[in-house]
Amino acid sequence: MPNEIQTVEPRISRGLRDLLPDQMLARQSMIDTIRHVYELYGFVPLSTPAIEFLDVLSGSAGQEAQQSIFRVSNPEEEALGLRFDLTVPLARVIAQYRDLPRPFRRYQVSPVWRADKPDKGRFREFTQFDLDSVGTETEVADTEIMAGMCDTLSALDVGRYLVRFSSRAMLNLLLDFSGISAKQGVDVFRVLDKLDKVGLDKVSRELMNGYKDESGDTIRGVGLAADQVDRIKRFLEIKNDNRREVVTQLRALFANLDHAAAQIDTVERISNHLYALGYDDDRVSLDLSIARGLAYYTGPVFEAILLDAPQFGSVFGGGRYDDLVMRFLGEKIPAVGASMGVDRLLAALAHLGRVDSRKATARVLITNMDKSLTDDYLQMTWELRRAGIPTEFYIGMAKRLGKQLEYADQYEIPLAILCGSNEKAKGEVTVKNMAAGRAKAGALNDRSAWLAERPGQTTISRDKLVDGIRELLAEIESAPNA
RNA sequence: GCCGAGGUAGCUCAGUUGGUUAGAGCACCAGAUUGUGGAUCUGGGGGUCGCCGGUUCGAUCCCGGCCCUCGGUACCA
Repeated sequence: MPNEIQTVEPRISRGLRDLLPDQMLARQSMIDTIRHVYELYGFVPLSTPAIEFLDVLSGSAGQEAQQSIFRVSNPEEEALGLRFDLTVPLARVIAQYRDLPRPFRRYQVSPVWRADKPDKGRFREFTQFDLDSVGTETEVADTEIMAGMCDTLSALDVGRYLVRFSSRAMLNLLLDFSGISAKQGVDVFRVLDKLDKVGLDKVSRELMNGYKDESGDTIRGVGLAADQVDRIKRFLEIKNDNRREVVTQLRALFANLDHAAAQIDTVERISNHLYALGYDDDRVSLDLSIARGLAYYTGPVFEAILLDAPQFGSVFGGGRYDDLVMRFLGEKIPAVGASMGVDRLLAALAHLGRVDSRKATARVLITNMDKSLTDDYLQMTWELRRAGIPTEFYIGMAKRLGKQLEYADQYEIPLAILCGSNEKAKGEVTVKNMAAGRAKAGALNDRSAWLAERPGQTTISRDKLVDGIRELLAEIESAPNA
């Protein structure tokens, strides 16, 4: 006998995972909700290959970014890699298809890959949902992206949330104000991005000489002088629930800087558009501590957090990146967009109990009680399907009815149809409400009594199959907890 | 990357002061029940005891190296 067969251990590489049907159903329903919002906004879908040329991917990224690109080989031995975000491929598409009408407003939901060390909630393959407007400088585009983030989070019923925004222009003014070079600025932004996590004290020490943390690790400092850090602190101290107030304080702080007024005007216009549309201070705040680590942002930057699940961090982030397409075209094409971490948001939704947890798509299982009645079963199955009721006919090997009902139970299919020679003779079918039986089963220890009761079982006329099933399903769906 | 803990069945873990045949619960399969699903009982399948080497008459156990996992920390375009 086949004891000697060489088997392969079923496994997947680290940082990757399977999404089983119940997870996929929850994810798809979330994505459908989001897609609905963006299509309402008039965004169009885009798909690009997982694999891109390495030079297409890596030009915009820093060197540590290049390390986390998954390399891919092909028979031609070209230098290829898996995309690590959806923004770079978008820039490539814009540069490659010159006749695409602009502004090009697209959404894309796709997996991306990063060869980082996996961690809790961090995978090497994960899905992003991006939306971007390419080819327009107007701050209405920025406004629209932020409003879209709000509407998405509202539609997902995540509870209270906050979209925080700032602008790279404000941070650049801060560099001028503090006498920091643009080169050092990149490090400064990276450190400021940690403000939420580690606090002002550690951030200011890291901006100066660095320190040793609890684990004995050395945090290298950026090397700023004390008065420079002082000026950064004055900037960060501008905190207010009211966006108008933040703008006023910004104007005061940067009163002596050239071009400051025009830059602040842009931020103010976005804020005012949002006020006008009803996106008030309770869910959109002008928060100057938002830096976003990403180097390619050039204007407004924004991110969203869930106030009822803050431990999940930023679930949605983005900004304006006017120079990204330039690498491909040599021509400046302004763009603004946001990217949502599908997995992170889904985890947060699960934490908040806001995901619908279904295991099956079928609402009805037709059991196979009598092989000679197969054609009747198929007839019923397609009758229900053609009426739009998701229906499954039991095609497994188990002959015992108990096994078939157990199958319905395992997949949480709410209704099972039983039709043997008895029912057929009477022109009826027996329908079991699986949840009703399940509720009774918990209380009963005596199997025979439970069997005799036949809980949740009703009879409907074969002629009225579709109507009868519709009625029962409507009952189940309106029940408080089915 | 750094610090710490760990790796025994599909999952969660027990165990062996080094000794013949390595266990439990859950899950899975079959039956009690050939037309009734989360209960109960009976039986069953499933293990390179992470990998390689060393010590030993003998190693899942002791020693060394490696790999991997988990917690903390750093990084994260």
